[in-house]
Amino acid sequence: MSYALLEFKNEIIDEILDIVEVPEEEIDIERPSEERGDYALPCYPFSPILKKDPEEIARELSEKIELENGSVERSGPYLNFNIDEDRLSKDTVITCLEKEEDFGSLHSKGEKVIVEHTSANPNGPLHVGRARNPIIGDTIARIYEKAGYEVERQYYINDIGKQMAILTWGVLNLDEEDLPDTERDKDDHDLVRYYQKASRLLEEDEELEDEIQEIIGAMEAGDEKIFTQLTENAETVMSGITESLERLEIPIDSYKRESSLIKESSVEDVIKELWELEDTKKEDGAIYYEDEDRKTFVTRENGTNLYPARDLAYHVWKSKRADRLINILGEDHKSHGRFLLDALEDLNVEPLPETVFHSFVTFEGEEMSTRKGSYVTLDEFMDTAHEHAEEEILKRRDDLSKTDIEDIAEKVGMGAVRYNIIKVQPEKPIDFVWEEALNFQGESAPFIQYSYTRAKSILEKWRKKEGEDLSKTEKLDLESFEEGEIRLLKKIAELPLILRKAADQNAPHHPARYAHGLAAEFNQFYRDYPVLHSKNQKLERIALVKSFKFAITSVLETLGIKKPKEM
RNA sequence: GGGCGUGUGGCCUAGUCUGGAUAAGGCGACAGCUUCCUAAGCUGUAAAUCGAGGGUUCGAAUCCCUCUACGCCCGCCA
Repeated sequence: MSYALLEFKNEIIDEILDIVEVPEEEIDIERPSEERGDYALPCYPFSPILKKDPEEIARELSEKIELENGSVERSGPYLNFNIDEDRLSKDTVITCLEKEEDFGSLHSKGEKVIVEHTSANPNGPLHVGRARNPIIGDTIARIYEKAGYEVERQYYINDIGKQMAILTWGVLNLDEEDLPDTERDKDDHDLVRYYQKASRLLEEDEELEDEIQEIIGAMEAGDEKIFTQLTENAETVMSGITESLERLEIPIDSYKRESSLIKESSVEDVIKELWELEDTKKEDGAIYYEDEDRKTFVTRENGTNLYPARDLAYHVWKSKRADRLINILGEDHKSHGRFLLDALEDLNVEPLPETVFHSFVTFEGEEMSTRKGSYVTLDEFMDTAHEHAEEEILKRRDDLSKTDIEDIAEKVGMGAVRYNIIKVQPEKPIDFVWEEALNFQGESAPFIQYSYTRAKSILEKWRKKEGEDLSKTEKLDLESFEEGEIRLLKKIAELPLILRKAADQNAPHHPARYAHGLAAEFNQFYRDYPVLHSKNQKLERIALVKSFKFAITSVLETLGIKKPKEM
């Protein structure tokens, strides 16, 4: 069973190609506003090709097109297509019941994609600003899974380099007594105090710079003790970071340590290869790559290597392990991204990475910075969201056990955190405001989760009463749904289109927006069409509610938002 | 100064890549809806010269140019 809307579109394109001689890429079938139809086609673009009036073309097409799955209507120079609603209804319900929460998934591409995200310096806890990266990355990973790819989520651990040297200097030289109390009993919150204090000292005392450089030099020279200390600190902070990510349902499949690239000497190798290129030059012993009169240094004067070199080596390594590479980076890495692309292309590396850049998150108008300690941590955001969810539950329910409340509050709270970040397209800046982030109405995860629990509740009541699940769809009349029901079915049927668009554009906000629309559509159905009290349509509506439940489950999975059992 | 990105009702955003027929949603405001499957819901009203100006086009929020506000980058940091 396949997807009705996708099939219909293909049918329209095939028909048009049969009638007029236009290149396929000129056939731009769009989704118009609802009143006009399911698909529309302006005929203007054909006018210069066929040397005819667009209205004339539309007329000709509308007369000759023969559609099996729907109808066409001409409106001036436009063609509006309407899918056969009975057919759409039946196909959609049957496909949903068959594919269950897999509904919306596309055919396997047989390709592997590595999604690299977060890769934050392990020098402290994630703050809300940095949390945008894993949330975007993980959602894109989930989108690619639905779009038929094999996906590996990778975290690149910057466990060496200056920031880590600063942290390590702090751990080696500072007394815990001189540090402020830790905000929470968690490894990343514990160690960030050393990093922050060391950073402050470094700003005041230039001689410290030499000590830090010494640490870097020793590490690259193979000093086991320093190396161990550095990577151990990274490891410690990482355990705190991954703990936070796990709470948000963000798993990491594999880690690549920056330090391992040094050990495997692949950094050295890539610098050698780079040196062969025309655009690679030397200045005072330091090697740089030049593109469009911009220099990117890959080694220091003293011979130690720099982040661009290591990142190059990392991408060479990655490129051998996947068919596509997706990177999620903050907008401050844009010029680095361009360097990376140019240099990798020059080195004939394939595949080249596709990068999603995201703008920063400010906190009530102010910049967030780990170094300065001015931020709302992700942990704090999650805790507050959980507490807020708990309050909201207590406002409406007094019949739930403590464990149930805990469980629901966690799912609602974490859903709210993810949705709040993902609903905005990555390139747009976000200003984090508590009041908005904790709004659980309208465009929010709880709104979507609520519609899910409504559907679930209906299905459970029905099962309890009838003692059986819906089994024989053949006996159902799936071709006589009413207007509001069809609207819901059309919305459900849209899911595969949305997932395809999201994957094509690396745009994780699309499924987020869609989820809200789907939930809203169900809420209207819920108001207008009694299910359990229906006289003649009960089984059909049960099937429809069930279809919705699978579709919304599929989107929630894509967004990494859990389903509370009730709300 | 140069490069990149963003600017859409009071507020937050979708639509911009791939130009198309009355600019879509949420928050807030106002007016309503609970003898009936959970009101974290639903209905309705008011509110937008799509940052400004010019251009291309049969047609521009969408493409091009200029300007403007804001953010990011312009390190032998990452």
